[in-house]
Amino acid sequence: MSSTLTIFALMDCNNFYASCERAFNPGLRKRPIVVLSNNDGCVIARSHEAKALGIPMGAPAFKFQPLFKERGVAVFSSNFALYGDMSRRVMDTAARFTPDMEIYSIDEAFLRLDRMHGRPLDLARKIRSTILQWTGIPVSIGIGPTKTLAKVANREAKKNPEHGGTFSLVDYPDQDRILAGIEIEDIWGIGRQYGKKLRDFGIGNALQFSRLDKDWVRKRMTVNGMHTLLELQGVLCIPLDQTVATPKSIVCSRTFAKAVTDKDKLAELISGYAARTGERLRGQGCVAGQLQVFVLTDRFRLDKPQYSNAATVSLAIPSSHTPDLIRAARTALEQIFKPGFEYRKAGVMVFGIEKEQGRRLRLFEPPTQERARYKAVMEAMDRINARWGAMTMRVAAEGAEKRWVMRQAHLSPRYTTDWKELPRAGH
DNA sequence: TCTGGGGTCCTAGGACCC
DNA sequence: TCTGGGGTCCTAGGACCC
Repeated sequence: MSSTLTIFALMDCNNFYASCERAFNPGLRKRPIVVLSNNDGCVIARSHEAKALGIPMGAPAFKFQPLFKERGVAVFSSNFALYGDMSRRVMDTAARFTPDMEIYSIDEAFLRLDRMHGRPLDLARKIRSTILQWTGIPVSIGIGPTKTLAKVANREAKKNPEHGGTFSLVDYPDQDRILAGIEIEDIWGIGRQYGKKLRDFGIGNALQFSRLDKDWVRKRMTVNGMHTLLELQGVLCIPLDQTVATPKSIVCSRTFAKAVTDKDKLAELISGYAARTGERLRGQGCVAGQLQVFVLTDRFRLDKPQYSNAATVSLAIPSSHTPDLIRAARTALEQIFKPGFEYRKAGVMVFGIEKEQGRRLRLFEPPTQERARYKAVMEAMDRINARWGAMTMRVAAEGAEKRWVMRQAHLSPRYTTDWKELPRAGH
């Protein structure tokens, strides 16, 4: 008999970005695949076969170029339009099985199964096979009485293929054995730093951690660490969160393919990032109160002069209007730009975000009519960009050059989001 | 030549106030 | 002039996640 009140499932997509590329290209089955970051800089996703070749996560692409060639690794630039769309399909499919779902990241969701009919493990198997059939994306599902234990179960499901992609810790006879097989830094909520610290105390796996004293853990790892501990003991501390919160901050930043020294060029790039944050704010129906600009030189080139700085400006009125954001960004850049440095990365961050609807009006706001006209212009721009591809329409300050700072040598087509690039059936 | 991008939360300590 | 207690707000830094 189990006294479990809650049953969580953690569903995540196996090697998600690599699986997305493979889903539209059956010729890639069994072939090693890697997906590269912006600028094709480093490896951010690997198929099972690529992992087996010893290609680590975050590996600089240039170092592994020879191996890619020698072993016939299929290399892709990241294609977030495709991954975002595939994510939505996977989540929509999962959502058919339970109303209690929290989308946790682009490739992960927590589901509560205790209000559903049938054995949780049977349900998980059904979810898994349906997603595979409908989207072509393989997922793994772990089941446990808390989110943290569902994560543990998910790891077990992945580790041993004989589980067939699903595993349940609920009513499992030997939970200790499973916990003992989880390295300390593989526990959800324990990263490299705490992992090292705990190992210094002789705590090397989840079973040992789960037996620690609650106050001892709290003192050294804050209340979060204590929650992780309790959750491993089966005590629910981290509930399913289905609220759609407005984000606290939105960032758009890039590392450049080649260094930028020119202030005007930098201002153009920054303006583009400000415009992107504006689009995302409007997509959320939000406005931001403050905007920060940051610039950095190449942190790997210690032989060159280093400089990094950030400046924050308050917007006169919380806004999502691109020209407002660009103006603020240019003001902030003025405050921190220093000539003579080779800039390698820059970004724009907005915060003080609130819903536009129901926002408390400030003194000295421009007349509603004028605001409405601004808004109409932005909406038209967003519609055009949604239809014809991002960046089709831009404000002049963003510059005319086409994404010259981005290197994307291995981009796959936008199969699902652009009708011109739909895969052809048959030949 | 070549090393990503985008988030959240917690705590300690200082400033300031009564 | 010095001392004490208690509270709030803000920021920087550090940890984590995908």
